[in-house]
Amino acid sequence: MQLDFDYHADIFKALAHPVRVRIVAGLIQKHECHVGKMADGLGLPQPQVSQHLTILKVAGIIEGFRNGTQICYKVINDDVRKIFAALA
Amino acid sequence: MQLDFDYHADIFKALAHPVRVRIVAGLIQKHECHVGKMADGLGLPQPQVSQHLTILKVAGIIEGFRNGTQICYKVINDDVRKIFAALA
DNA sequence: CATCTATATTACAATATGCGCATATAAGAA
DNA sequence: TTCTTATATGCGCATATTGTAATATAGATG
Repeated sequence: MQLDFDYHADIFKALAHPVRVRIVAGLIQKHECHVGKMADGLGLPQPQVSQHLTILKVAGIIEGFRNGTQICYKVINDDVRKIFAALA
Repeated sequence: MQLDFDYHADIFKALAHPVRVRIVAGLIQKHECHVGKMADGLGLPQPQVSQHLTILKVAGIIEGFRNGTQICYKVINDDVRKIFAALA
């Protein structure tokens, strides 16, 4: 087991919040989603969702693509996919 | 994918530190280890290791068993085993 | 250009975390 | 009991996270 401890600790830290777990689980299931829809689904104010998305983006877990007026986020990290697959 | 978001966020939070990732990875590999040996191996003061062990114990990831004068820790959480197996 | 609309950023207070250090406890040995 | 070893706990301080609210930006549309 040759883990990069710092890298993996950062991944875990990015996932260390229930809202971010829900966001990532949702994105894995639905493949992609824009911010407003997530905020609705989570019942949270949009700026709060944006902050969580920023944390996930900085950690290299998700990426956003503009689609017209809105921005679509996807999971782009295979380690995270593996983690969630292992827990499903 | 029916995750318990709070539970899993707590697991991730407990793993969200390089030292704790190293401890858990080591315990999975060697099956068990006592505190002094971990402190030596990690090159960290014993109280600091004890504090990390407490965090992992409270999260239900490890458990300690007294073995004469020392205390042996083991990973007791299958989700965490799955996570590390997925990343290996 | 002006103006929506969707998203991002900032500032602040409250709380939590991490580290170093001193000290306390628990169990075995003399 | 006293001593020793192994582990745990408490404290102080710096830093990080969180939630809320207000504001800013970037792109689309007219």
